[in-house]
Amino acid sequence: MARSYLGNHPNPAERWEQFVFNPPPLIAFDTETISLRDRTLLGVGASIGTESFYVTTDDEWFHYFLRLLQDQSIDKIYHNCMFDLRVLRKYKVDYINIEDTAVMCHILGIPAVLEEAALLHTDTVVESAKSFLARLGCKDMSQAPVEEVAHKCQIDAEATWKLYQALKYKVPQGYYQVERQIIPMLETISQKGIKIDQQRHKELSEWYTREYSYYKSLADGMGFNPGSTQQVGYILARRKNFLPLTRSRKSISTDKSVLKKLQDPVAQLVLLYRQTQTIRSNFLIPLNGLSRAYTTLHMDAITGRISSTDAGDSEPDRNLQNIPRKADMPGAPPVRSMFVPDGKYLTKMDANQIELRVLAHLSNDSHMKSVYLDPDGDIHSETSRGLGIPRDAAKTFNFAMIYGAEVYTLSDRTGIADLKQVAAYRRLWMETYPEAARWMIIQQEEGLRNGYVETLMGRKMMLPVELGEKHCRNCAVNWPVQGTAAEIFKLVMLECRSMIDAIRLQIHDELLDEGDQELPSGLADVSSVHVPMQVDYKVERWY
DNA sequence: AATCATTGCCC
DNA sequence: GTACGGGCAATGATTC
Repeated sequence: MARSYLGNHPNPAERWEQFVFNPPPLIAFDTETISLRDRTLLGVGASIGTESFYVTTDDEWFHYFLRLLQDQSIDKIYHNCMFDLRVLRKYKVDYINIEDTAVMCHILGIPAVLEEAALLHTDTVVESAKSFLARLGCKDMSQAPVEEVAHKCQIDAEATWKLYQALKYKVPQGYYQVERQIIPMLETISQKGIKIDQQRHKELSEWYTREYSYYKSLADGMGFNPGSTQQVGYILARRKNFLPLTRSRKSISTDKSVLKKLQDPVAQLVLLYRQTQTIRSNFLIPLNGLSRAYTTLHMDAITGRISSTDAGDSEPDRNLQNIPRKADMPGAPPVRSMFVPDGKYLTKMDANQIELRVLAHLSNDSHMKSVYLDPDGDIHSETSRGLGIPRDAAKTFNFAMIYGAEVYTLSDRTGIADLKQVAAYRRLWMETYPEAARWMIIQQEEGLRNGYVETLMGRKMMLPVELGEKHCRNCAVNWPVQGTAAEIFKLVMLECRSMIDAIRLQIHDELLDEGDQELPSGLADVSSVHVPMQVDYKVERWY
């Protein structure tokens, strides 16, 4: 049991009373847990910059702190709130009126680690948890002396408060408000989860396990572990297959694109083994016996996309943004088919060709824009006609271009082997969409000169110079496109706030909703980029 | 036990 | 001679 005060007031006991019974309207909070894995809450710190408080969970004053955390009228600052909100979930704290300094850092393109951000933008020196534990010779926070933990927590909360003050006038307000309002939506979706059809899960498990066991037994019989890239490389090489080296040149490359090209049945066996193993270990075993699947959504990607992850604590939780979209083994049941509505139906919506629409807008390419003027406009078909290649190849081409792909990659992805021919197509693409091509070049040059690029709403993204010029050039083109698409989709999500309890999944440009949803009108024009929504109603399973 | 390297799923 | 952008996670190999 402990309570601590850090500040200049002569009477801490009195200050404590004032603070909890007559709280200020803006408070920074920080939670301390045993470790990242064991998120048992030890205590909570609060700060208003000049003064900081800390209370352990077993202290009688803890519930007064909870009241502050639950109070919607108090504006609560966290640094990376998704962590704290998850820790505090069982206490039903408020997650509407939240500020997040880590989110601010990401918008501004500055380091978002508290130690670094506090050092650069406030006069507070913050110690990382790792060095704190090393200094005290403890293996986790529960071993550390409570005064030390209290002090660290108070300093962290203080740094958060000061960081907020330092950044609030620097951050583009409109953008920050969008991000800020997205936070409660992410928390709601994370808490709600999506229903799993256990019967279907069982069928999938049986199917994939049967296949998996078969391929494994064949490999066992041949005396190698198909899960070991080293052994696969060795055995295939011994069977006189030619295999390239991996990028690091440390081992033999045996990835899918390499194995696919081989005639050797052993290569095909490895592919089948991997497919079944991947699905089992990523999507079936972790969801075994669960009636719902949960994830934790975050907003810490460079471009502003939302990411989905396993929070890493004891709760069953996983990435729900990488579920296989279709089964590519003959006769295999699709993984998505086990995700079902709570009621009868799901509603699926996705932002139609959002990234290419964004490219058209950012580059002001007249040809691209004219395609999208038509409500049924399809840029891939247009490219297909323009270059005289199949639509599939054109689609690959269009996407690869916004990733900065060069001739060799384009050839690999489109399956057009003739490099001279692909180079000609590439030039033709740039002639077909001349302003887009020019925009890409300007992005690269300006990005390299400035060291950063920006999205439409003003998110600043520092280019990773340490990864080399070529990589930076690609990022300079792709990041504004991806980032702008992400912020437009956030605006779409905000428009859908009224149906927040129905939203089950967000997969970048797609929402999966519970029930027969009547979508808000005007979704296509929440930003200056016109992006029509494509909606599927009355969906009984995700697949 | 922790970290690196490889692989593979999503948009 | 040649990197296609952003994510997360599992597994085996290597290092400590």
